[in-house]
Amino acid sequence: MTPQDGPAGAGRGDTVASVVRQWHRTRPDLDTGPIEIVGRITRCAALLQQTEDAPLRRAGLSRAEYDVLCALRRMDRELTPGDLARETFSSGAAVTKRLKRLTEAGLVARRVDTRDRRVAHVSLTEEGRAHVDAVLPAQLAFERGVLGGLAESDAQELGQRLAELLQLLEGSLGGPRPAAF
Amino acid sequence: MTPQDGPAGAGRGDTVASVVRQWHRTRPDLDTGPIEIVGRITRCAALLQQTEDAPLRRAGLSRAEYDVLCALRRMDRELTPGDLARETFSSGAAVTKRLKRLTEAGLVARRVDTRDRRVAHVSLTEEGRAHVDAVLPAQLAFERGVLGGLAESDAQELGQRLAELLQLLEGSLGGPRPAAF
DNA sequence: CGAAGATATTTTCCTGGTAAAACACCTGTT
DNA sequence: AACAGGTGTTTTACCAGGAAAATATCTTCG
Repeated sequence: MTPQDGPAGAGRGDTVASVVRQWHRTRPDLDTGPIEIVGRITRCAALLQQTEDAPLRRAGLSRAEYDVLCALRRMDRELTPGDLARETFSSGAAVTKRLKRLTEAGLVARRVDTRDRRVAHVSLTEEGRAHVDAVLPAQLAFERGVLGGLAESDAQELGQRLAELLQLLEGSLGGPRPAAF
Repeated sequence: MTPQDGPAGAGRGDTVASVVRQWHRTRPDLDTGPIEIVGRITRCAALLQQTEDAPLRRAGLSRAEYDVLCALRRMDRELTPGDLARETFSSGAAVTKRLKRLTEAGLVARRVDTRDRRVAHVSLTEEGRAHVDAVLPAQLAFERGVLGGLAESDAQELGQRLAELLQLLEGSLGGPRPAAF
C-alpha cells in the first residue's frame, strides 16, 4: 500500500492541511483557500465543543444550559425567553425546553409580566447564581489551559482576526441583534 | 432606559466583544481571554454553517451529505463506512443514515467486500461524481465571497493561526486519525 | 474444531434542535 | 365595542446526531 496523505504524517500539520493536499491532487483547479479558513473554524469549533462539554458535565450542565445561565449572569437582570433566544442565538422552542429543565433543577425562576401576560421574566435563583459563579471560572480556566499551547502574541492575533471575520459575518449575513437596549 | 452594551453599538465590534464587556462589568475578576477565541470560533462556525447550508440546499444536499460526497471525491477511491466516519469526524450511525439517503438518491453505490463480509465499500456513482463536481466549485466560490471582506494578508494570517490552533487541539485532545495509510 | 475475543456495520433509543402551528394576549383602528 | 393585525411563548412534529446494544463476521488460541 503506497503511502498516502494522512493528517498524521510527520510534520504534515492539521487535518485540514491534509484535506487541502488531497484536493490539490484530485482537483487541482479548485480554489481551496476558503477551506483553509472555513474548514479549520468548523473543526476547531467541533473540538472545542467536545472539550467544553467535559467540565460542564461534572457540574451537571449541558453547554446549552450553561449558555442560558451565563446570559442571565452577565446581563445581571431578568430576561424574557425572547431575550434569551437572542442572546444565545437559538430558537424560542429551544429556550423553552432549556428553561423547563433549569426551572426543575431550581437554577432559574420565572414570573409572568404584570402588564403583558404573554411575557415571562426569567432570573437566576440564589442557587443558580452560586452554581454559575462556581462553574464559570473553572470552565474558563479549562479553556485557557486548552489554548495555552499558543504563543500569547499568536493568540492575540487570532482573536483579532477572528473578531474581524465575525464582524464581517454578522454584518453581511444579517447577524443577530440581541435586545440589549 | 439607560443605554447598555449591545453588539450593535456604533463601532462596538462583534457580539463577542460585547459579551466580554458585559463580563468585565459583572465579573471583573474573570479572565475573559478564552472567550475572545472560543466564543468567536463558535459564533463564526455557526454563521458559516448557516451560509454554507443555503447553496447546498439548492443542490438538494445537506452539509453532512456533502461532506460524505467530498470525502469520496477527494480520496478518489472506494471507502468503507468506517473510513467515512473517520474522514467526516462522525459516528458510524450517522454515516449509515447518510449513506442510506445518498444511496436512495443514486449518488453513491455500495458493495460487500469479497474477503470480509462485515465490510462494505462505498463509491460515487457517475451521477454522484458529476453532482459533487458541479456543487463543489459553487460552494467554494460562495465561501470565497463570504470571506472576501477580509484583507488577503489578514485571511492568510487567520488561516495560519487557525492551523496552529487546530494542530494543538488535535494533538492535545487525541485528535482524529483517519485511516489514510 | 470450538470458544473467546475482536471488529465492521447497523439498529435502537434517546436527546436536543428547528420550523411551523397553536394559543393567548396585546395594540390600533373604525 | 368589535375586529384585524401583530406579538410572545409554548406545543407539535420532525429530524439528525450520538451512545450503546445488537448482529454478523473474522481472527487467534488451545
